[in-house]
Amino acid sequence: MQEKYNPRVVEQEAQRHWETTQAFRAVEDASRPKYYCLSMFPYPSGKLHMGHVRNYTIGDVLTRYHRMRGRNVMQPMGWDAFGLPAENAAIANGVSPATWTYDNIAYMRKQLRSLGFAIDWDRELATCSPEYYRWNQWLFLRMLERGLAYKTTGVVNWDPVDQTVLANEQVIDGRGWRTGAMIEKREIPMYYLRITAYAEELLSGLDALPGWPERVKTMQANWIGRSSGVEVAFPYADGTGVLTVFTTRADTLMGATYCAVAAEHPLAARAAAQNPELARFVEACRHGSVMEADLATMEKKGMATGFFVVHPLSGAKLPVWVANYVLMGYGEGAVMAVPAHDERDFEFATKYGLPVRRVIASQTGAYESVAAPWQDAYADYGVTVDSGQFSGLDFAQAVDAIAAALERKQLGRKRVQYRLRDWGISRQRYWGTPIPIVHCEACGDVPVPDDQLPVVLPEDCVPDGSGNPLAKRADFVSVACPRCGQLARRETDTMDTFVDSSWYFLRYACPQQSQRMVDEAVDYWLPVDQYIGGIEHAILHLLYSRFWTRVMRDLGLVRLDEPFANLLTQGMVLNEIFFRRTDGGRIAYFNPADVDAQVDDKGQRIGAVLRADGAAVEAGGMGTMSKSKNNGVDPQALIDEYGADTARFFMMFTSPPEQTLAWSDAGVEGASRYLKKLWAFAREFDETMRPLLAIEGDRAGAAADSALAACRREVHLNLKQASYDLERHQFNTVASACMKMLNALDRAPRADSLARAQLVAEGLSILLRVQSPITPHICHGLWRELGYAGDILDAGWPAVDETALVQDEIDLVLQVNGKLRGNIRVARDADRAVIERTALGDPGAQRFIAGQPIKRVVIVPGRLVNVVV
RNA sequence: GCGAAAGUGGCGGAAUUGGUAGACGCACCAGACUUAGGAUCUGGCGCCGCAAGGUGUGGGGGUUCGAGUCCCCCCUUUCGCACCA
Repeated sequence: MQEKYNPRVVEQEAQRHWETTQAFRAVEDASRPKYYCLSMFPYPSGKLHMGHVRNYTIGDVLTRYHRMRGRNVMQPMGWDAFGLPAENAAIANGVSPATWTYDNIAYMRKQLRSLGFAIDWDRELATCSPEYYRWNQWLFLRMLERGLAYKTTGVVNWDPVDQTVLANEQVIDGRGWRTGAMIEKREIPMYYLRITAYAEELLSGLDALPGWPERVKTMQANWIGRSSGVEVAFPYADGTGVLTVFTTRADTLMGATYCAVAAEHPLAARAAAQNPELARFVEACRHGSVMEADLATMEKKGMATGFFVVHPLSGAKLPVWVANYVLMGYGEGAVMAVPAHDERDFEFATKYGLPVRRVIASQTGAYESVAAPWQDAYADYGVTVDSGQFSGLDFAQAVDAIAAALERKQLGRKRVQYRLRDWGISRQRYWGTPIPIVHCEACGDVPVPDDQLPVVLPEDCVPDGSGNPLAKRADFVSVACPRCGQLARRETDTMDTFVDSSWYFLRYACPQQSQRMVDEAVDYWLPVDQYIGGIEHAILHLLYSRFWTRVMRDLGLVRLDEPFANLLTQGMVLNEIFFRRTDGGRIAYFNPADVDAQVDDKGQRIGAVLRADGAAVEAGGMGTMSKSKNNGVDPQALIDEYGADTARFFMMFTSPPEQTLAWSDAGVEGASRYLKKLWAFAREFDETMRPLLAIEGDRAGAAADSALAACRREVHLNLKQASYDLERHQFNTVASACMKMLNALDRAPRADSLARAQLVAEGLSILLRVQSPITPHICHGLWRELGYAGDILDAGWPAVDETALVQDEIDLVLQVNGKLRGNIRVARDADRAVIERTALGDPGAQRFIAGQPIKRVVIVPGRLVNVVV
């Protein structure tokens, strides 16, 4: 056995062993319960970052733990390999996105392997391979056939200089990121997926996900945004049509004093045609900021259209205004305005002198006919007043009565409205799944027949930032129409990369399947038992995946509703931020690795200096590791210096998985120190105690010695705690339980007895197994070195020996009036009378009882005694 | 503004059902060994206090023999949504 712990040697040996034994190959086995553990697959950006290390370590701990528990585990890995950064890299470096991507994958795969994850690499997939994305195309065509995919126009950011469409993140302050040109909004044809058809199911399905964080479910529910209300038609006063609005407050209909439409509403356009001033206003609204956060604080502006509508119930003539606070994208793009009971309408009406009519009172009889002007809108629910035949009703009654009255006149009905929009998947980009459509002069938009799939993306393009590279490729664009054979033009848009990630977890069940999108293996492996990823995917990726799975279900491809049974959202990795303000008012950031902290003799931070010049820097607190703050730590440097096990141990020990993790060099040192200590202890056992085991001995030895029994109890207590904590995903205390076990074994009486050797042999076998999910390499190595039987992977999870936990005598906490006054030692089975007598006789207690009458003695068995005086 | 989560030593964080608050680790202090140590080992370490003791889980109240944990009010922070009709 090596004298010193050498992670490099230990880790290479373990990894080689796992590879030669194909230790992590997952094979369907109906006789065993399966455990499918999945961490969100990485985008191959170049190299791993700390977030990856944390993400995959969490998944690996769970995978290895459940394997030891006897589950048939599967942990796959793949690459979310399409996307914009590959094109940006191509523009910057002149290499093709394909080359860049495949190079990155090769490097990151090596990094992942060096971390020793129990991954079945036979199942690896990359979404940019035709074998994968052909099924994106295939399913898209199925959706098209069923009306779940459709084409309509959508608005995009257009860079007039580069003649290209930009993603939102490429638009900075309204200008193109490369050209600095003012971005225009353009309407172009795009394909959409009808996720709204599943809105209700995606919402109600959340109730069937007890293993998801409440926070994520709430975010999804808000995103879907179901609201039930009433659709109300306001006939035009000139009889040429109706203005339809949606309201959740139909009870306030009698208080409507005007209607307002969005600038993009057809009625606004119609009015603007005859009114140049209005046309200018509408145009100004269009050019205004589209940032939603800006909209919320924007001043309310509007202009009368000159149009009037008729109130559907009262018959009153109401003016129609164009207002910037009405969104075209929600409901009908038009609202009925009730200034008395809606804050936005109130603000608008007050500004433009529109009438306010109050029709809701807080409760029956409380309403007073207070004369205008009112100071505020009353937006709460209440009782209808001054509403003619609808007066005196509560909210539900009023909505029912008004909806019924509208329905009789055929001017309205109850309806459910969702905030969720259909999913636009067209991207005017090169590095993505080609949309399998051919545009033919004669036949129109023709789907590519299944037997011509996949539509292969040429991999040798090098985008230069202008236009769409695919459109410049005659060999890609020019194609015979599948229907009539005439020369036609292939669609050059590609799919949103969220399509790729919406079903990769299904494909892992059968990555080699070349005939079908998925096969029966899905029935075995799915749903994913544990999904792990960042909270940033709480909405889009997870919602799209739930939608896509249901579409596949309805096509008969899979038999499940929800793809992810349990979800763990890991916290972000933070590091300190240090900076200096330069003369120009700029801020220069310094990497924490180059900064020394200064502390006082209590260990409190009093300042920080840059090592290079010894001068002070300002501390900016903790923030997520990022390039802009210059506070990133490269995991590779960590692995190279300390090894994968130290990195893994630190990550698990420092914070519970869902919380943010604060990076700390000292913390890494601590983890490393512990592993060294473990190695040294094991070596000492190997050399001095293990030889004793060869001698036939009395197994009861450890139990007979009370100090050794206490030590053994400590080990089993910590085993119990660690098992409990693994089930609830609190890995930091699992790591600390391991440290406590080592401390306990280390403190066991030093006599070189057989009994002690037996105790340590058992203790180490438990410790190594408990710790092996976290630090698999060192545990594998020590397991072998110490001569335990077989592969630790197959050793099984240790069982708690309940008899080891039993004590003959127990310590009880002694309280007087609820305050700690000492401890008493009593027999395990002492009855109340004995405990009470012992407690009252305790000198520590007597000092505080001091002759006062005893009111009561509370005894909590096995825990404490509280004497109340 | 709405919604959710969280506030515990100098720091990361423990405390399973109300039952010894601060486990484990980091930092810090003292000591040992050492040519040296940023190695290793031993001890200490919430705050006030020489001590006895007091006090302490964001603040205030309550329930209880007993509250970090349960109830009410308030404050702060983080995250999400944000003119959604």
